[in-house]
Amino acid sequence: MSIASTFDNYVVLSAVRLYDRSMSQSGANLALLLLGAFRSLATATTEELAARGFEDFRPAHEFAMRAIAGGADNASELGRRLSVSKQAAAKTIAVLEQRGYVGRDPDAQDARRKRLQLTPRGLEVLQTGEEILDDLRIRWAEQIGMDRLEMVEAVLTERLKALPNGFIDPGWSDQESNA
Amino acid sequence: MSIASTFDNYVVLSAVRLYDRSMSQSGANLALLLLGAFRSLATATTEELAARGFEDFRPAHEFAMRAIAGGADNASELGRRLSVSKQAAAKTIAVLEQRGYVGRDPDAQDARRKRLQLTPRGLEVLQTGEEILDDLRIRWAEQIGMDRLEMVEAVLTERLKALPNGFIDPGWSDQESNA
DNA sequence: CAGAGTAGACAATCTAGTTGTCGATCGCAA
DNA sequence: TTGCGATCGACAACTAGATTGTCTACTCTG
Repeated sequence: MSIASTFDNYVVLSAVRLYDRSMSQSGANLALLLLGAFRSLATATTEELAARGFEDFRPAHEFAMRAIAGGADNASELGRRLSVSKQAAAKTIAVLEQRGYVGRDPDAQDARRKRLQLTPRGLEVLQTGEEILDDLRIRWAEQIGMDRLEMVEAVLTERLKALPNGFIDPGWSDQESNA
Repeated sequence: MSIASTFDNYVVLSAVRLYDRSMSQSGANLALLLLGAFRSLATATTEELAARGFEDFRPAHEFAMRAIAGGADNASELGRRLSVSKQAAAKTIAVLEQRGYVGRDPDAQDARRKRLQLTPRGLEVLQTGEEILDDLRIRWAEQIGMDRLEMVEAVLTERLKALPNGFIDPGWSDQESNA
């Protein structure tokens, strides 16, 4: 799922409120907690990025940029890594390019491709976003304790690793359903 | 933000892969883990509901139905509970009504309102969804241990409770700028 | 009883996705 | 060498789930 789109649209509901209603034992509550926690990070990061001058940078962009920085240097590959269609990836790239975060040059080796690379501003926003997220994590740790935070991370990592190859593996979306 | 829309669009990226790349200490990884975990629950639930005959029932609907069952008996109130605009809530209601999950009758006390109530089928889908989510939670517990799962829930609950606005701590960016 | 506020309808727009199609290009195999 | 299948990116039409703004009908309060 592309991380971006629905980022800001996710209903966080009031996980806390549900919890107080003695629903802590329910699977629904667990889902709400996870979503609320994620959203709190995503929203805070997006707002803080905006405050630091990156006005139009949305969570989806963050993930796309991260994938590009991680080596996805063309639209099709980006789509695969984000588990979205290459068309969706191309749209995201178009926005990022227009806003000055990535550049696109013809590929000398393969005339079909256009090679993506981060602009200086793209690098800057990525680093800033990382900083903000790291700060947020530290704030979590200050409140709940670093040991417990690390346990949460360990548990979630363990759990995600156990999922049938599909959720966490970027290649899970049927490779190029429409090539 | 409505829970629904972007549900299935969220890029899960590869939280695990990032973790393996020794990013476990990063805030970005934490966000990815939370999102991935949520999404695994949401997707599995939606798929299982579809398999049990509720084909067109999306995660957003689940949250809306839950809120309606919890007492949101008109569109404006539903919007407030879901933290979306009343227009968005009204659209969701229209879908739910059309698919037979909720009914709408004029309110005898207030002629502006239309009172929402769950249909038998609506109740059924809600109960089924709850069942599925509870099962998924039990499976988590089987894998990672109930004690650790409960700790994760406690930590997230604690963290979310600390967010005054629902999930955004207004103070955090101020402290940032001072630091 | 006037005015402020709320409920819901309607419309236009936005974002982030989807599928399907297409021409250009690449790469492999006969 | 050709020639066919797969891939890349572009374009178009569509969907879902949100947004803001405007409007009328109605309720509540002073």
